[in-house]
Amino acid sequence: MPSSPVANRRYRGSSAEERRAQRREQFLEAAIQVYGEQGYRNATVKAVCEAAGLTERYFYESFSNSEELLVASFQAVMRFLFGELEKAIAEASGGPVERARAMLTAYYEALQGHPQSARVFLVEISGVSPAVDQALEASLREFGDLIARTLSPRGDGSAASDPLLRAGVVGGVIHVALKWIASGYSQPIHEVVGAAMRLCLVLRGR
Amino acid sequence: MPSSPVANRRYRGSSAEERRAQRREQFLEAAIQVYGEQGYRNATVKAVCEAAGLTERYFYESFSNSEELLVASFQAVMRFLFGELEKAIAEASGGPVERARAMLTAYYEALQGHPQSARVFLVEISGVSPAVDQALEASLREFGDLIARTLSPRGDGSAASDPLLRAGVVGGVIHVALKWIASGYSQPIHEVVGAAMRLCLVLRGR
DNA sequence: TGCATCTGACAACGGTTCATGTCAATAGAA
DNA sequence: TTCTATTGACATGAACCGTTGTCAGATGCA
Repeated sequence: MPSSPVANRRYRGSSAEERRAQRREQFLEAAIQVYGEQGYRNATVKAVCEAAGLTERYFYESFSNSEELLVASFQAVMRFLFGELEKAIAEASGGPVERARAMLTAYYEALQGHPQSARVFLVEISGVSPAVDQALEASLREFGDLIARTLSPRGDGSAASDPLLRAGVVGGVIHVALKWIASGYSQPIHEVVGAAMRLCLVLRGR
Repeated sequence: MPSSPVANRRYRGSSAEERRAQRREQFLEAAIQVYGEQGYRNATVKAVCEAAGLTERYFYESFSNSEELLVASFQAVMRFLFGELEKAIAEASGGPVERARAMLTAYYEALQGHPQSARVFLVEISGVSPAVDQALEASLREFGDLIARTLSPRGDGSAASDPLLRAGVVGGVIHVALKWIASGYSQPIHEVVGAAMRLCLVLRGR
């Protein structure tokens, strides 16, 4: 029984796990870029690997299949996006309406920076698979809850407990974004936020 | 030069063009059904042909490729849907609000009858191809115009000329439907219409 | 330096789908 | 009845993609 040679040795300054994690990140970034450029259904594993500067062998080291990468990159995008929203809310001064306005401004600014990603991750991925749909629905619900919570005077979700109406408001906010993007950002962002606010304020009516 | 034998002869009581048109209709119906059951991206040409009771040879007689069938069936669905809406508006009594309510009721009733088709043709087809996206955007705009026109006192589109807001309202109405469908129609339809109405009435505000 | 590990380029396999082609059987006209 | 247009079942070819496998060369350790 020979003393096993050094497995898991460092390579280019990183441990095996660090390298693995690094490659996974490369795939996530590449996926977001490639999906944005070509759409998910036209994006191939090979294209993602090329964009990541890695080969298929490493792809299947980090993801068991193509769909798993889609879900992972979707969740990464949403984590980033919600982080921006929470930050904007926390930094905003004023009442619920002003905080909601700050949140929407952050939302549309984030989308402005990544127009193609917006399309892909907001609508195109719908129907790819049950797992993807589930992730999408969860993030839509989370967005709706965030809007309702922000608009509630006491910060709970008391504004508009009707989930149907919340879903409608979220859909409205998203379609405002899609229309804006499709028009080539022809309106100034404060007008976009204004239109979205009018939709969101429905949650306080009645 | 022989006198050419009878080309374009009748067959089972129909002329060549009638048979062709009939087969095309069969494909459209089959496509709507199959897309609804499996989603467009999982639906194969073969499956559509089987559902239509025809073979691939006739598929390529009526459509030059799979995407062309998608666009054609999408437009057939939308033509039917808008027809229902116009009918409901025309038959409704009362002012703009009552007519809008009648229209939305017709909308959700139509979707209730075809839940899978609704998903496919409202969101899933997004991003399939530029031509499909264009058809989808056109129908969204048409829907927004119809809502705005119905809600305008004089029947013109004077209510909310902001296209951004119109797009938002349409997105809201659609997402209300998607949420409703996903919940298994757990709310009575008048509540669904009520939620959608609150969104639509944003067009009259300000 | 010698050797095992790690990496990257690429081949190969299996499966699927679109699109076209073949051909015998059927229906209609003369 | 006989011949031809039409139909339907099926075969075929080409292309693409996901996934796994191969292998030489680069890198780090002793």
